[in-house]
Amino acid sequence: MTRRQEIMGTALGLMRKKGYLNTSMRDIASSVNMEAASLYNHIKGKEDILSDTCFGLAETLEIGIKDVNDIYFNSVEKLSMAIHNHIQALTQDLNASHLFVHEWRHLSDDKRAQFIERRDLYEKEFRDIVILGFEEGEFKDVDPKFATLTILASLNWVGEWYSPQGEMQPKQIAEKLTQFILSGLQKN
Amino acid sequence: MTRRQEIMGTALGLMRKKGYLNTSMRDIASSVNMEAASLYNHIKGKEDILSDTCFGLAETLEIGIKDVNDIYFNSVEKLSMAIHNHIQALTQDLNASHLFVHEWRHLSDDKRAQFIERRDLYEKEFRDIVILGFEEGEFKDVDPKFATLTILASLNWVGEWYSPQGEMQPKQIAEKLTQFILSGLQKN
DNA sequence: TTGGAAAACTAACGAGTGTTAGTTAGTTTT
DNA sequence: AAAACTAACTAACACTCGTTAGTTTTCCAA
Repeated sequence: MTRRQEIMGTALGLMRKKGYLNTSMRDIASSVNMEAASLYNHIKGKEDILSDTCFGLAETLEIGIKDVNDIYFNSVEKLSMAIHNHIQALTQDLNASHLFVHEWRHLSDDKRAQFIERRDLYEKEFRDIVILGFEEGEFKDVDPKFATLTILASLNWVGEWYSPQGEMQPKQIAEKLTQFILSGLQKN
Repeated sequence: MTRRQEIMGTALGLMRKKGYLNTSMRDIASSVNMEAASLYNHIKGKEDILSDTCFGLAETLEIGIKDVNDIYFNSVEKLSMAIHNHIQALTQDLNASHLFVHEWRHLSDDKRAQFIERRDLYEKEFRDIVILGFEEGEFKDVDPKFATLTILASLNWVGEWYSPQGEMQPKQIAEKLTQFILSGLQKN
């Protein structure tokens, strides 16, 4: 593991626990036993940590949804795999997920604009699956935008309560979520 | 409207837009055309804004769930009204909701502990409705904790995209959410 | 009209912020 | 052996932060 990766990993942990703005370069430095100024031999600045993480996870998610569309044609299968990939990506690194879901707001103006654009695009891919499901006659006639936002809310919130030490593992979480989203809570 | 309310309202707006930590007392002051120090004639300090808001909304939600249990006995009706009340409370003041959902982490240690306790209690009330639904034979045999967290995720995320100027109004949102949660996305 | 509280002001404190400059020891490459 | 590179350091800059103390202004009830 390079020193840069070590710094990044430590920083992400601190930022998840205390928040991005509340984590100072000096906090990060002392957690890896160096001075704040020395960090700049490895990273360009504080925002690097945030933007590299946000865009890194964005790319992972984009690849995930691309794979879905490459492999499946049926809407139910697509949605299922999309959920699995999304949960897999988020639970892979909970610290990174926190930045991705919550702290992207603090990106600089231009980076934030880029991020929102890619996020909207990803949402659109998800929405297209919902629309496809309706066109196939598989899904109810719901408002696709509304449904997509509700689904993604459930998925993104997993990062708030999931623990690798807990009972449920990412795969099971994804399965249960898929089932919940598809068939709901009620018996009949 | 008292000066205090004016300050509070303005502060909440800024904090939703820029984040709690990123909003300085000087920002707030200049938005109400005074100096930062003058704010202290009306509020005790910055954390007052956060804690008053968080605990205020917590109380509203607690009353909401209490009413549900006072009025209904059937799990489906209970869940429906609980969702309605929750959405009503959140959409009432989007700025306050943002602090409640996202910024409570920055409460001081003791206040944060109190907040988490009340939050967990509220979650438990929700969970009990899900459990009741299963005991009544109305709901599927889902993991109640999992289901509750997923439901609340959907509800809380509404604050991220709801706009009073948009097409959907709180009542409709609550209805659609109820339907979505109860019967899911799939047709059969 | 006036006394006094309410609400604004100025000035400052002490701590903390991200970042840059300049330096140094140790290692690698030429 | 000389040059270049890596990664750490100290010191400092130029701010911003929440908050307090002390002072002045505003405004309303008596």
